[in-house]
Amino acid sequence: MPVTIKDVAKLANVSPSTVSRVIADHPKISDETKKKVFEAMQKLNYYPNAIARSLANKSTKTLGLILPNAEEDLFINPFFIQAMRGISVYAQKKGYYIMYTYSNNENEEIDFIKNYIYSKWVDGIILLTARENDRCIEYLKDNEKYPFVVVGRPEKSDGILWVDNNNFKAMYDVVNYLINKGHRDIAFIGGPHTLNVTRDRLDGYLRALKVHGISVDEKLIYEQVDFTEMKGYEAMMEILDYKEPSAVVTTDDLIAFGVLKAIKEKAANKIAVVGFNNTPLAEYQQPKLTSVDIKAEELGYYAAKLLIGKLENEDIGTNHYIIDTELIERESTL
Amino acid sequence: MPVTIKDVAKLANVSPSTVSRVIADHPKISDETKKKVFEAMQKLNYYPNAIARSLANKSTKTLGLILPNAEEDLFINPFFIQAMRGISVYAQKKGYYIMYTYSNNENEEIDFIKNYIYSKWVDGIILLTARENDRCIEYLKDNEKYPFVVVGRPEKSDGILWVDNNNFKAMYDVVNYLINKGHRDIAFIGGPHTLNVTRDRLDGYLRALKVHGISVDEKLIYEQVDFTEMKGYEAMMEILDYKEPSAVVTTDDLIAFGVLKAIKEKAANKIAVVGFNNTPLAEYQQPKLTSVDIKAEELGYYAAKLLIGKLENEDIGTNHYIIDTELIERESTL
DNA sequence: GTGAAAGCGCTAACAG
DNA sequence: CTGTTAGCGCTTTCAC
Repeated sequence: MPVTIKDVAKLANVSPSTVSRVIADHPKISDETKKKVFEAMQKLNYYPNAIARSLANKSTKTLGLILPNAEEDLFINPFFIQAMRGISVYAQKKGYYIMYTYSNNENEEIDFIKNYIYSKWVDGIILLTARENDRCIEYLKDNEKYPFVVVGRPEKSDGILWVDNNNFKAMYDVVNYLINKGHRDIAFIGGPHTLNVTRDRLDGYLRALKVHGISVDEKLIYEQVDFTEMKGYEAMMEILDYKEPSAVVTTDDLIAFGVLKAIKEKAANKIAVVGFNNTPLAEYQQPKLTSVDIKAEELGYYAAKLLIGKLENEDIGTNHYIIDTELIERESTL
Repeated sequence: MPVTIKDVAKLANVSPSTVSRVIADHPKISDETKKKVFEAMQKLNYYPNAIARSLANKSTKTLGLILPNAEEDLFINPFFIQAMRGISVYAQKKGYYIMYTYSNNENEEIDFIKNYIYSKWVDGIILLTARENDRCIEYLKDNEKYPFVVVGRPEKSDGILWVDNNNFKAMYDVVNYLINKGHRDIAFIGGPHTLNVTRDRLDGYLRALKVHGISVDEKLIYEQVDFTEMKGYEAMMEILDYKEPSAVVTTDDLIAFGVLKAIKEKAANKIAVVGFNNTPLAEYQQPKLTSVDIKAEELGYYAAKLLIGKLENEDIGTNHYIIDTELIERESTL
């Protein structure tokens, strides 16, 4: 028999609503009664029933997370667990709870989203992956007009909350860094062109070359269909058949691993390589791989901040946050 | 204005209680009314309000997960994300939701547990780490008598639900495998002796030697305070100062990485090395590291199964599951 | 088989 | 500032 607000009210000699107001930290309540109530709560070891509050408030203070199941690098790339931690840190700070669910595909994701929304479990949703033409985003935006935030800038970002790195700048800086080290023949190997991140990073690459007056060699640019070691390897092998660049930038560590492998097999000279995401594996490559840390935990943290801000009607004055990346220099660019 | 059970009732020309019974799949309800109700639900696009159900049922069909924040290898070792996926898979199957929270230390963990329990958010709790003398386990067992399950066998396991690998057997098999390959001087480097897993694995090691009539050399046995590359390196360096074993077994990949490093620096002959946990990094070592896959996803899956079984009063007839490990052979033992 | 009514524990007008 | 009252949406006795 758990203790309820009524028990507290009785002991403190006030009405249930007064207790309720104390819980909610309502402004106009005398310090005296506040104290009385707190004492009663203490004595009875009272905890508010969150479910009952949620029902009355029509708000659960809970965020729903949708995790992709299919991602190849779910386990290799600690992105998700890091982002989840960042989300948790901010949510805790604001007294929010988090639910998560894995989905196997886009359809399932939509089902889960529907379920979260219609069953009233969550107040808002965090999407941890921005696919191209993401049906979930579309669904949430158009059909439901439900509060949500996307990690990764969506194609059409107007009216949508999102957080992302500045992928243009991140790659621009990388290439700039290489150029300053004297590199001129710099190859680019990225993921599918359909992804925002690939395009942004490619643009950063192109811009850096342009700024330094280095002409672009299309044969040094590859956009693969997957972020896999194999694809990186294949692209690099083709590049090496054409010519030996002095440096290679990639949009994912896995691609970079493949590049390193190809270089070991085939290249005569030392070629600088830069990865992306700074996965734990980067440090274990030979040579240790220089990589761009995308700060997944911060991405999660600010995603939660954006969403909770919206839920609480704070006027944050922005619909997105840009998280700075950090280049982690290792042997592969020395 | 969301659609409620009343709206459905009105449209179907029945009472709310009838609709409720249909939702709960109550036995004595005529097929005819059932159909009527379903149609009405369809037409109105009705979804039951989970919060209201939870309040009335005094059950949320939600499991609470406590994740440690401090674990060094939280990001390197995909254990947690894999276990979380396993939990999610089973929970989804049974219509359960999952909440998670990160804690920074044992005290915080207890606070979070209390919060989950008292606020009535969750029906049961999953602990993803079994520390020695775990206060959370104690608390849950003694103070709360709350349904929970532990991943990792607790010290006193009576009356507690848990899942774990058979660590004794896993290590026994590893050592046996090495002996069958002709190894005789086999070193053991483990984590702290206070942990169940270390002791179990050590026992497996000792037993295998004994069965084959190989005498134990205490100087080849190390139990380090941490599962870190550094500790593995240090232990291996000391071992090599003493003598060159022909093989080394460890209780964690990170330790094994340190061992490989020490061997590279110092050993004259090839020494076989086996890791534990089969982290993604294992495949990227030089040589590629043979390691024991502990099947984290299955651990999570069965943890959820055990807990949900208890919540639904199914008599599973056991308070634990033992998950088989799998030796992943790679270059380091060839 | 089905309906009426009370209640799960809390909140929020509305009064005072 | 505080109490009264009527819900939030669903479940569940208890009748019929």
